Amino acid sequence: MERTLIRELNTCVGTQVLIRGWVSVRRDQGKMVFCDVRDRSGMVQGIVLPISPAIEIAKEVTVESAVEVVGTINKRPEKNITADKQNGDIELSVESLTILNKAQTLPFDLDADLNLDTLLDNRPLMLHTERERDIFALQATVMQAYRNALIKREFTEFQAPALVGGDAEGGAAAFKVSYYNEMTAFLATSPQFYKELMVNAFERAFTIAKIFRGEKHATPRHLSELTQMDFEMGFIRDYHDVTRVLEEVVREVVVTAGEKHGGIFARFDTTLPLAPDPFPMLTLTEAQAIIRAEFKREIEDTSDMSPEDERQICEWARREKQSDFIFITGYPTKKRAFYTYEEPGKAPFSTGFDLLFRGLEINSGSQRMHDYDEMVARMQERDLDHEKFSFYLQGHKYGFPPHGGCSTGLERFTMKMLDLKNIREATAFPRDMNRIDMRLSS
RNA sequence: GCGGGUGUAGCUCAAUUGGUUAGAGCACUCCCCUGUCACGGGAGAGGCUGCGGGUUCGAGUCCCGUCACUCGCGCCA
Repeated sequence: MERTLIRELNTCVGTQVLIRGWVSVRRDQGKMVFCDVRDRSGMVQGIVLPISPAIEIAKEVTVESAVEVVGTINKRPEKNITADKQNGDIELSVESLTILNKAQTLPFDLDADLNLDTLLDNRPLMLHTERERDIFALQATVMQAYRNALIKREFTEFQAPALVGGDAEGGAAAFKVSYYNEMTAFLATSPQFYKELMVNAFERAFTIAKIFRGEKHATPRHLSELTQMDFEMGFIRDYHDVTRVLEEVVREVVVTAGEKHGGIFARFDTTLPLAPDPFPMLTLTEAQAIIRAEFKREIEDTSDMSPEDERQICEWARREKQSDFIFITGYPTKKRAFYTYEEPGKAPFSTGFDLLFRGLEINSGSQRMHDYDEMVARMQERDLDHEKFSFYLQGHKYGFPPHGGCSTGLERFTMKMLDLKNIREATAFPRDMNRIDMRLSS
């Protein structure tokens, strides 16, 4: 007998079907047993009557066990129809119940309000819940929509290496790895250089890459291992060519998420993000002037946005511009990565920009330096030995067009889409200072 | 790395100015229940109060140390 998916059952009234799934709830009435079964497509109520051959098994099956059920689909008696549930007008009269894998007693109710630490310690079990499925189904859609939006614009996807010989951004945040012949390698903190180099092949390139940052911070928005959606494009006129593409891509992601997962947002007590055309864009100076005026407070650091600045300017953008997204530009060059191009005639300001989403920086980008001599001079200013970057500098030597790009943190994006309070909720198996699944080993 | 908060049953939380046998809901075990849908009703079991030290007649409660979690800052996606 062929398996029927639960979402198809409403077309099967009066016929015998076979389904496979997990037991979501069991309600033992003494003689008869109700048993909700769930598969990837939905949920249905099973009823096991005292005369059913399956009654003994129905009495012993546990919640979250994997089962195979054979039974007949019946219309429910009028008084037992529940309009607010999927398949609320039908039920499966169980004739045979096979336990494929009996679940042990759960350590807690799956619908309980858990502390984050407990949730993460029990992630393999928690993935049984609708909430977890919602989060990671949405995350899959974000990735897919991002990818599709770039492919449509003739970007070519490539794979960046995760093992690198040096720490790209020059910070102290890279994890060391022992390599062959006593060499030291690092886990990549960014695909940046490789992405730029691919511009010389494809003009437009992107990668969805795992990156690793060994900074010992414990915050709700940092991970030691994260996923970066990075694109880079050549022959740009200025960095606005980059922000324009990013904005379009983000808008397409939001629209796709709304089409595919419209119901999710209410379950997370939020709404589909407001992504108007165009996104508001302010310079750092303008943004901080607004914060001073609107929130009546002084700004300590005028060379960068503090987390409080980010939250408040986003609050303002939502209220005044009906947007959950806002670009901030005009950061001083000295605050940005060494390859950031300075805005012509506007020193000390750079072409760097950040995209903020619901109070958090989710994307950072800029136009990059493409001229060899200028790049070498910049490295000298920053006490970097350009000899050590000769592989990267082949791009500057051999035809880098004016180019720029940016990178979006997938987990941060997912987190803010659903208004989650901690980025680790938006990461299936997060890595942080103390969490690296030691319990996978014996 | 710095600063704040928290740590009590499997889970989520109570416990008066330090006071007698540390409680509840859910989960668990047993009993009852043919229309439930977070089913319901009855009974029961379950604790080195994170760990180590100190003050006190007496510590879940106060002090010191330590570990973990969590939030804020620095930094960043």
